Amino acid sequence: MVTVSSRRRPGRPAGGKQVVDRELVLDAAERSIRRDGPLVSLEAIALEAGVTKPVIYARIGGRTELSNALSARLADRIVQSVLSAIADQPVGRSALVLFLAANLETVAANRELFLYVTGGSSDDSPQRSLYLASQSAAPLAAQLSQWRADTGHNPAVGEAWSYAIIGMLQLTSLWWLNQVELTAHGLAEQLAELLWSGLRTPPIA
Amino acid sequence: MVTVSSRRRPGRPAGGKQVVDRELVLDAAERSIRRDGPLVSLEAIALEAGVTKPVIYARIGGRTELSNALSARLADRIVQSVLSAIADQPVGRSALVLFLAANLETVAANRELFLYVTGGSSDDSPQRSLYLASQSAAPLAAQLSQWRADTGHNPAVGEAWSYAIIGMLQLTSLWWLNQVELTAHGLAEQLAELLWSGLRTPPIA
DNA sequence: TGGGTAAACGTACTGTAGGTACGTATGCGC
DNA sequence: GCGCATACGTACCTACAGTACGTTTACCCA
Repeated sequence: MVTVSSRRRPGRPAGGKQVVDRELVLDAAERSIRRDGPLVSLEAIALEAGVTKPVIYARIGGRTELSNALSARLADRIVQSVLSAIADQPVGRSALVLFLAANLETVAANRELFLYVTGGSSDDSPQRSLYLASQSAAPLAAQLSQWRADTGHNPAVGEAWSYAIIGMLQLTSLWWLNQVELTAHGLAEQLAELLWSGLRTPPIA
Repeated sequence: MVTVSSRRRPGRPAGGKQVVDRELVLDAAERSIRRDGPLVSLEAIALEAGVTKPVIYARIGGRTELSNALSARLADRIVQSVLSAIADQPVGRSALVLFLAANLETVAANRELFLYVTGGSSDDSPQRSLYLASQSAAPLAAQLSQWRADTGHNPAVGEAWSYAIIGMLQLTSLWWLNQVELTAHGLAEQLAELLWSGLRTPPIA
């Protein structure tokens, strides 16, 4: 926790503009989390942003809101990464592998942020977990329902399945980040095997 | 937060026995969580147990340890419930449905505890989530690997798959508990469909 | 039977972090 | 150049995790 010596001088800044806007605060929060882990205090984040705590409250609005905002950021990165990975890919097993691998790689690239978001210290962590998940789950659910309908199956399972897949990714990511020696692609292959073919693989013999 | 008027008198109790042992503390913690939600303070739990905070530390050892102990309790209940549900069942889709339904029902029966454990306020929530998951995942992984080997497939996917399934259950439970109108069995059927047959269901036409 | 020791526990404290009331310095319009 | 709104820091309150220490009692041995 490095001490920043010079804060800005008080008073209204020139140009009618805030010195540190919402995005900069979130950037500072990410840097702090990367450096100090998921337990960073709001004060440390404020310090990193070069402002004081009340500014955090003015821009973001409390620890819960900060967590939500960071969740949204991470979810957005994941969705973007996934979308660009499966763009122009036909629906099928290889697209599924790309989807899973992109997910895992983005999580790995945002390791500390992911750990903060999935259960970092907050008030209503379950609600936030669900909130984060729903951001990724919603588009996925639409895709799944669409595909089910196209192939003549019941599309109603789409929502449950999307949460199922996100949950699967969330916990396997946590497990993977913490100990496992395995490439993102390797893990994606294993998960794709389960998701694509299911447990009902017949005996080979 | 009800105020308990009479604490026990100080001094060494008769019989060489502690007045409130570890299990009673955990019982009190569960009651407090059920009543006040996942944000209960240790002091409230101590009050509920009829003792004071240092006793909690003597029996359990801090908030992290408390969370671990409660995680272990919940995991144990789930495992027991699952085991008795699939006892004497042949491996197959219907056993899978029973497995999933037993899981969901136990979670619903321990709603507040589940919410506390999956992301309640603790220091290292990710590690604990993983710890909780591993308790359910370990036996499941053994089963999966065994089955894979028996059917002539690669058993190495067992561990990843077990975390995948637990993660799937964890997030779908959270989603289900929070809003969805669906019976445990109905959701179990939907999840079993995904897990058993996979996404690769061929077009019906 | 009585005194010493150890066990068990409550009291009272510290430190830290989230959240907030209030003061203060500055830019902008009239 | 004077008031007013704006932007922000200072200083505080509160709650809770965690802990040092004192006090009361049982047990044991002389």
